[in-house]
Amino acid sequence: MLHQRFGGGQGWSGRRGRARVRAVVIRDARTRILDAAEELFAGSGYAATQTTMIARLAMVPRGLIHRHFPHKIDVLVALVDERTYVEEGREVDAVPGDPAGTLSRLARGLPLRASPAMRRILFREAETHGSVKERLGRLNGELVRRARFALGLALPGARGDAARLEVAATMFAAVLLYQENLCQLTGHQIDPDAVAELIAHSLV
Amino acid sequence: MLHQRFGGGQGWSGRRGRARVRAVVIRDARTRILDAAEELFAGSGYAATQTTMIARLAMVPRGLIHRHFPHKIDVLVALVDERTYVEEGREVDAVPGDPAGTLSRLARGLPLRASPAMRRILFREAETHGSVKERLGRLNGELVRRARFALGLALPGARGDAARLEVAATMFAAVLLYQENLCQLTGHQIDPDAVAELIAHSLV
Amino acid sequence: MLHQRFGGGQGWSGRRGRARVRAVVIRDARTRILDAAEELFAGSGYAATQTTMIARLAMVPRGLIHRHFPHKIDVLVALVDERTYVEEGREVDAVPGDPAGTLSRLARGLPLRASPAMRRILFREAETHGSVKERLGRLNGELVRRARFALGLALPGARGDAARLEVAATMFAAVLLYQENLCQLTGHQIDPDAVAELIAHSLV
Amino acid sequence: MLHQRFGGGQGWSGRRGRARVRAVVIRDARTRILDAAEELFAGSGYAATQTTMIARLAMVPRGLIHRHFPHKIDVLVALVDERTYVEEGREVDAVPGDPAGTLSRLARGLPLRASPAMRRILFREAETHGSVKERLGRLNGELVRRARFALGLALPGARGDAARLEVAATMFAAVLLYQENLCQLTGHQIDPDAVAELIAHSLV
DNA sequence: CATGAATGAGCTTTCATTCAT
DNA sequence: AATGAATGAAAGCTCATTCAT
Repeated sequence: MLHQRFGGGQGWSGRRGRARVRAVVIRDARTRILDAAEELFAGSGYAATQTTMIARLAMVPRGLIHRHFPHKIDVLVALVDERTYVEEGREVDAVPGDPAGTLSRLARGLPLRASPAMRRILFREAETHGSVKERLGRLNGELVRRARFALGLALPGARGDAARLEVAATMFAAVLLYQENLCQLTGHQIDPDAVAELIAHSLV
Repeated sequence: MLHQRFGGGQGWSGRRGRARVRAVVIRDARTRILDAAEELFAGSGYAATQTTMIARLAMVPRGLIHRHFPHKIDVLVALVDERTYVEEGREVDAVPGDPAGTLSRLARGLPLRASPAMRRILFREAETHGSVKERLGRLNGELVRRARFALGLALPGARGDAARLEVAATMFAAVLLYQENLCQLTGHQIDPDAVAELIAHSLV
Repeated sequence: MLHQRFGGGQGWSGRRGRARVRAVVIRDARTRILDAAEELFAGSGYAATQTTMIARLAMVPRGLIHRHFPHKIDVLVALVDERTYVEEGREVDAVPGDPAGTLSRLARGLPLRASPAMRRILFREAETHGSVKERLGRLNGELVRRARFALGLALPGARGDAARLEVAATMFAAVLLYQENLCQLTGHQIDPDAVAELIAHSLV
Repeated sequence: MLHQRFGGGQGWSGRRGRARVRAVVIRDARTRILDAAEELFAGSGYAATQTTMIARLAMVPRGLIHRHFPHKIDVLVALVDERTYVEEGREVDAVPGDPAGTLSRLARGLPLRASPAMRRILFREAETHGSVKERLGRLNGELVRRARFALGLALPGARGDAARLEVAATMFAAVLLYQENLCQLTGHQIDPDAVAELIAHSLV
C-alpha cells in the first residue's frame, strides 16, 4: 500500500543525531499505526475495529497507540487530517471544445489526495465524527465546483443550459467519489475516462 | 417514517377475535423495534448502535428485543430481509425512441423497495454481514440489467455502442442507489429524472 | 422412565366427576414437569438446566411450571421430597451365618426409594439446597445403620471387631449410594451382589 | 490451601531482576484466580459460581479474569489441566503376601495429585466439560489398573478368582476417589488404610 | 519513550419470574 | 387454570484507557 501523505505534522524535520534516529523510529511506529488503521477502518468500519487489531497489524504494542493518539477517535481524525487533502485553489486545465478531455484530465488530476481506502473511510464514517463529514463535504463541493467550471470553459457555446450542466457536474463528482465504494460493494468497475466521455457527450 | 413492508411473515391473516388483538400487539412491538433499528443503524451505523438505544427509541424493554431477535445481528438481517426487496422479474416499460422517458419510468418504478434509511444501511453495512452484501449485489445487478435492457429497447438504432451503453447503465444504477447517501453526506440533491434525461441524451 | 413415587401430596384422591378429570390433567402436567426436571437435573445439573428446557421436555407451557412451582428451587425440593424416600423403620432381613446373603438382600431391599437419576441429583445438588443435603445425610445414615445392624445379626460371633464392621458398613453404604455416579462417570459397572459378597467375606 | 502444580506454563524460569518481580505479580493474580475458583467451584458448583464471585474472592478486578481466561469454562479447564495430575507410569510397590500393606501404600501414593477440592470438582463437573470427564476417566482407569496389578502381585496364590479381584480393585478405586465427596456430603470419614485392610482381607 | 498487565464501564445476552389475556 | 409475551436483574464478556515498571 502506498499512500500520498502531506505534512506529517510532527515537525521532526530539523532534528539531528540521536534525536533524529529516535524520531525516525517514532515516526515509523506512528505511520504503521495509521497504515493499519486505514486498512482496518476501510475494511470493517471504525466502530468494529478494535485498537488491539490496529496494534497487531501495525506490529506495535497496544500502549503505543494511546501514546500517539490519546483516544481512539484521534486515530480517525489524524487519518482524515493527514491522509485526505482537498486542493482548493488549483487551476482547471480546460480546453474549449473538448469537454470530454477536460473532464478526463480533471478526473486524473483530482483535487483529492486520498487512497481508495481513505475514500471509503470518508463515506463510511461521515456520521462518526464532525471532522470527517466536514472534509467530505468540502471535497465534494470542490469537485462539483471544478467540474462546473471546467465544463463552462470547455463548452463556450453553452449548449447545455445551466441546470443540465449542474446535474452533469454533480454526477461526475458523485461517480468519482463513490468509485471505490461501488467497485468494492457491487463488483462493477467504473472507468473515470468513460464517465467523462459520456457526460461530455450528453452536453454537446 | 413510513415503510413499505412485504409480508410481515407472522401469518396472522386467518386469526380472529382475541387472538387477533394479541397478534397486533406483538406485531407492534416487533415493528417498533425494527423501526427504531432502521433509524439508528442508518444514522450511526450498526456497530455503534447499542441494543439499549434501540429499546429506548422503540419504547420496549431491552429483553423484548432478544425475544424477537436472539442476537443483535438478527435485527439487521431481519431489516434487510423484510424491508428491502428486489423485484427481479418485472417488465421494463420501454418506449422506443424515448430513452429519457424510459429511464425516468425505470427510476420511478425502481425494482427496489426500500426506504431511504434502508438504502443507507445497505451500503454502510455491506461488509458487516453476508446477507446485506448479497442483497446489495443482487440489487445493483438487477438495476444494471434492467437499465441495459431498457436502453436497448429505447434506442433501437443502437447509436451508442455497447461499451458506452454499459457505462450508462452502470452509472444510472450507481446514481440511483447512492442517491440517498449522496444527499445526506454531501447535501447535493440528485433528481432521478434529470439523471435519466442526461444519460439518455448522451446516447443519442 | 418409570419412577416409584410415594405420596403425591396433592390429595386429589377423593375428588369426583369433572373436578377429578381436571385434577388428572393437572397432575399429569405436574408429573411431566417433575419427570423432565429429574432427567435434566441429573444430566446437566440444577443450575445449568433452564426452566425453558424443562417446559419443552415436559411439553407444557412455560408459565405452567411457575404455577405449580413458584420458584425454580421448588422443583428441586419437590423432587427430593416426593421422589426420594428413606424407610427408616424397616426390618432388616438378616440371616445369622450368612452375611453375604444378608447384605445382598439389604442391597435389593434398599430402604432408599429413588431412581438412579434421583440419586445422582442428590449427590450433585447436595450443596445447592439444605433439604437436599439433609435428605442425603439421612439416607446415608440409615443405610449405614442398617448395614451395621444386619452384619451384627449375621455375624453373631463378632469375628470382625467393631471398627472393621463399621468400615464395612460405611463402604457398603457408600458403594450402593454412589453406584450410579460411578457407573455414569467412570463407565465401571458395580454389581451390588458382588460387593455384598466381598464385604461379607472380609469379615468372616 | 496448598496446591501442587505442574508446569505453570508461563516460562518465566530464566528471567531475572525486575522482569522476575513482574512475573511474580502476574503469577500471583492468576494463581489467586485459580485458588478462588477452586474453592468456589468445589463449594457451589461451576454453573452457580459467578465470575464476579471469583474476582471478589481473588481480590482482582473482573476484567483480569477474562484477560487470563477468555471464557469462564477456561478457568475450569485450567484448573483440571494444572491442578490434577494422573501419574500413569508409576511403579506399584507391591509386597507378595501383604495385600493390605500393598493397598495401603497404593492409597497413600495415589497416582492422583489433586487437592480435596479439585477431587470434588472433578466429580461434580464431569458432565460440564469434556476435558474434566476425560481426566476423571483416566484417573479411575489408572487407579483400577494399579489396584488390580498390585493385588495380583501381593496375592501370588490367586486365592480370589479374577472376578472377585476385579470387584475389589473397582471398589478400592471408587472409595478412594469418592472419599472427599463422602466425607463432605455424609459426614462419614473413611480411612484409606482401613479400606485397604478390609479389601485385602476379603481376598485372602 | 516503551510496554503490556491492569482496570472497569458498558455492552450483549440469558433467563427466572410476572402478568395480561 | 392456562398461556406465552413481557420484563429487567444479573450474567459473561469486550475493549478503550490507564499506569506501574
